[in-house]
This record gives sequence, C-alpha cells and structure tokens, in this order.
Amino acid sequence: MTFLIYDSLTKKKQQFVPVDKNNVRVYACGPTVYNYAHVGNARMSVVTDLLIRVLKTIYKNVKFVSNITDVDDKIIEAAKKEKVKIEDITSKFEKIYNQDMLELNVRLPDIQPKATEYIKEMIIMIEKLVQNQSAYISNDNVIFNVKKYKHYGVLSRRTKDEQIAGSRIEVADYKKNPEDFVLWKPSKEDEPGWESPWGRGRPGWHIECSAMSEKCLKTPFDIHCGGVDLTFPHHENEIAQSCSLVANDCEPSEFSKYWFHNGFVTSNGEKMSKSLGNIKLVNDMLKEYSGPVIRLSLLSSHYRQPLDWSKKILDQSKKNILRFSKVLKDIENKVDTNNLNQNDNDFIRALYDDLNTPKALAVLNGWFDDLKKNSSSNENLVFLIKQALQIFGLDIKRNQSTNTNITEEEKIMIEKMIQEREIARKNKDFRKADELREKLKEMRIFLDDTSGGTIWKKNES
RNA sequence: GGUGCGGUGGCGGAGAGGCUACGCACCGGCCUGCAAAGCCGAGUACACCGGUUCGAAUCCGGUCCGCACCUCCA
Repeated sequence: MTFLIYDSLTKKKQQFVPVDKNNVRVYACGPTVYNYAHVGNARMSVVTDLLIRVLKTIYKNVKFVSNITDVDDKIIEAAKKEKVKIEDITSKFEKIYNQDMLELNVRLPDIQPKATEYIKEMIIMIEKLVQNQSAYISNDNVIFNVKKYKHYGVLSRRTKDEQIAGSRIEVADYKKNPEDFVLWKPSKEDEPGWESPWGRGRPGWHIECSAMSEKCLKTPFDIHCGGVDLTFPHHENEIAQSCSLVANDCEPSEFSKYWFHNGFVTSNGEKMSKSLGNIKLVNDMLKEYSGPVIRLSLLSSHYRQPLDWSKKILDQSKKNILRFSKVLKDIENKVDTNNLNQNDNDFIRALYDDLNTPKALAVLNGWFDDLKKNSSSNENLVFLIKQALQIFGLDIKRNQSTNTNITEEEKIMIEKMIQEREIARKNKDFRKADELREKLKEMRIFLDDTSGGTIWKKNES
C-alpha cells in the first residue's frame, strides 16, 4: 500500500517515501502559549495527530516532534498586561493546551521541545549563518539576508519584487531587503534575554523551529506540518535558515522532504479575530460538546479545505457520534483490536489517499449499515469498525453521557415523576402522561420509553 | 497589485469524462397510546458563457463570485 501525501513544496500529491523507513520523522509547528487554544490550533493538532496515526499503520517507528513557543513578543505583552511573570503565562497555557488536546484525543508528541530550552542551539546556528555571510548585523540585530539564499520563495511561490507593490510591508530601515528577517534581537531590561555574541537578547520567531527540528530529528526529516498561514513567512524562512547552514543553493528538500499544510478555520464565514470577537476556544466548546464531537467536526471535511466552524457542524457531528455509539453499544467487547492490524480495506485506502477523511467516513457509515443488517454477527466487520475508529481517534465511549451533575434530591424527584407517569400510562390517562413528559423536558430531562421500561437522560448528547 | 485555494442538492461534504458517494435536515410509510430511537422509501446538484467529445459536474478557454496569505497568526 502506498501513502499519498499532498506536498505544498511541489504543489502535487506525492507518493510518500521516507528518508529512512525504520525511522520516520515528523515535525509540526506548535502553539505560542499565551492564550487558550482555539479551533484553528485544534484543527492543526487533530489533523497532524491523524497523520501520525495513519503513518503508524505503515511504519513501525514514527517520531513526532511538536514544539511549544514560550518566548515571543505576544507573551511578553500578555505578561505585562496581567502583571505576572512570563513563566506563569507560558506554563499555565502550555498545560491548558495539552489538556484541551487530550480531550480531543490528540496524543502528545514524542518530544515537545520548548524554545527557551534551545537557546544555545539557536545561537550556534546564528553564528554559523553570520560566519558564512547568510546573515548580517545591523542596529544590534542579527538579520538574515534573503538575497543570499538561492531558493528563497519556492514554498510560497513568491518572487521578492512582485509582492511589494500594494502590499502592507513596512520596511525597517536597518534591513538591506524588505523581506530580510530577524534572527536575534536585543532585549530591554524588563524583557527576557540571554547572553550572546551580540549582547543580551532573544531569538527571532523563525530560528527556533530550525534549531529544534535539527536537534530533535536531524535533517533532512520527512514531513513538516503547520497551518497554511505559516507557509509565508515562517516556513519560507525556516527553509532559508536551515538550508543556508549547508550551502547557499541547498535544495529545500534537504531540510524537510514533504510540507504538509492544513486549511484555515473560519467562524460563521468570517476570519477569527480578536477585533471581531469570534475566536472559538476549545476550552469553551468542551463545556457544550464532547471531545469526540469536536474531533469529528474537525475531520468532517478534507484537511486542506477551508473549514467554516458553526453550531450546525457540531450538532451534525453530535448526531453522528450518537448514532455510532448506539450501534457500538451492542458490540462492545466482541473483538480485541489491540494487536490486530489489517490495512487493506476501503477505509484505510481513503486515508492513504492524502487523508481523505470524508471518504473514509462514508466507508465507515456503510459498515455501520451492514453491521445493523447482519445483527452484529460479523466479527470481521466489528473488527474493521473498531480499528477505523481507533485510527480516526474517536473514542466514542467517552462520549456517553452520565447523569453525574444531578443531585440525589433531583434524582428522587425525577424518578417519582416517571413513576407517576407510568401509572398514568397504565390507566390510559395519556394527557397526564404527556404533561409529565413536557414538564421534565423543561428541566432538560428526556425520556425514552423502551421495552425494558422508561429511561431518562439529562441534556442528552 | 502579487500568490494560493475554492464555487456540487435545504445544509455539510467527497468524487472527477459515461455507473450521479456519504452525513444532517425535510417528506411519505412501518413501528409507538404519543414521542424518541430504529427500519423501509422518495426527492432535489454540480456558479455562468462558449468549446472539445457519441457523452462533461469532471477536460479546454473566458466571465463572475468567495476565502486565505503578502503584518502577528494554526
């Protein structure tokens, strides 16, 4: 089976051939931790998590590294505003980020390096770039000279000159070229800083990923992931830095072989932005929807397509998850999937075609239908479904609602009302029975008359 | 102005020269005291205009519209 992956460097679907099939290596640009994670962050994490799960069906050893950016101007700003220490902000939001992602069943990366722990590596890298004249010092900043790298612009398909007219680039006067970027900048007294050959300062944004990916994975590695918005300038600059360490004309693929970018999330058709106040936080959504529901929503369209986030998409996923869980209840412990691995089926074939999740979902739906028709007697089907859900990362059991936040008193009252309704039903006093159903509904208690008696659920999901 | 991605039924969303996915909603039927769930069934589609072809939603040319990036952003 071959895995096809769309490579944004060549702008084509490519057959995935690892650098070393015994050690497949993937890097993803992680979050800057100064705020709660939003749906956009979540999409990147979930999609990358799926990529890793799929790669693991083919390759035994897959090493996944995704960083935490814990030094950045936005963090400094946030700390100033809150009047707390930088570390208080970063450690708080790092924890929240990982917790939120865990709720979405995103596995932790094998290594989650923090930028501040790799300052030494960054300095060494910058020194080399200064030495080989890829970078220059100006106004106490170390700046990368974009003109020195032959392939600058290949990833984003931009030539330096054509985008300047009409763009919003403001050229800092200490730069030789407008798109030159900062590798190292001086820090003020009250800003975090490290001693360096250029005085006390801190790294620019891009160098951290070059340093951490090199250190944790060794270059060239296989896949570099991130949101589309990172293609320019972040990834373009990463390529320039990392490749310039080797040679001025070093091919971009000598850094990472494939580039994997997920599409943007909009909110009700609009870009999520602070000014519009429409940033959807994972943390908030988890109060209303379960992890699997959010995860399924994020995977319901192809990862490269734009995704418009709305209540509708969540409600739709919620129904689908509910439907799955109903069927699943009957087959609970039928087959142990732990040590099984069968990857020659339509579901996996869809995923091997550049992670076609909608198609894979369609296959899964078909299996659920078959299973219902064969009254859960087909062991192979049960196995396939369980494996598929595992690869998708949908832990549906976790979705099952429990009536936990209900007090004993409420419980007694509810059960009393249900009993009352039972009596009314037996006496064919259906008007009273319906009244009781309505009353409970107003309390968000939903009744379900089954052959085994009436069961109830609060705010059913 | 430059770059990239799109416009598919009421909605979400794959596909990609003939077999017209899939899900949600809606409608009809079965079931049910009524609901819910489940089951069975029906319907509606490929932005526009040309062209190529026996045949185009799918290829080619043009037009219109949307989104994102070019500044921090996943």
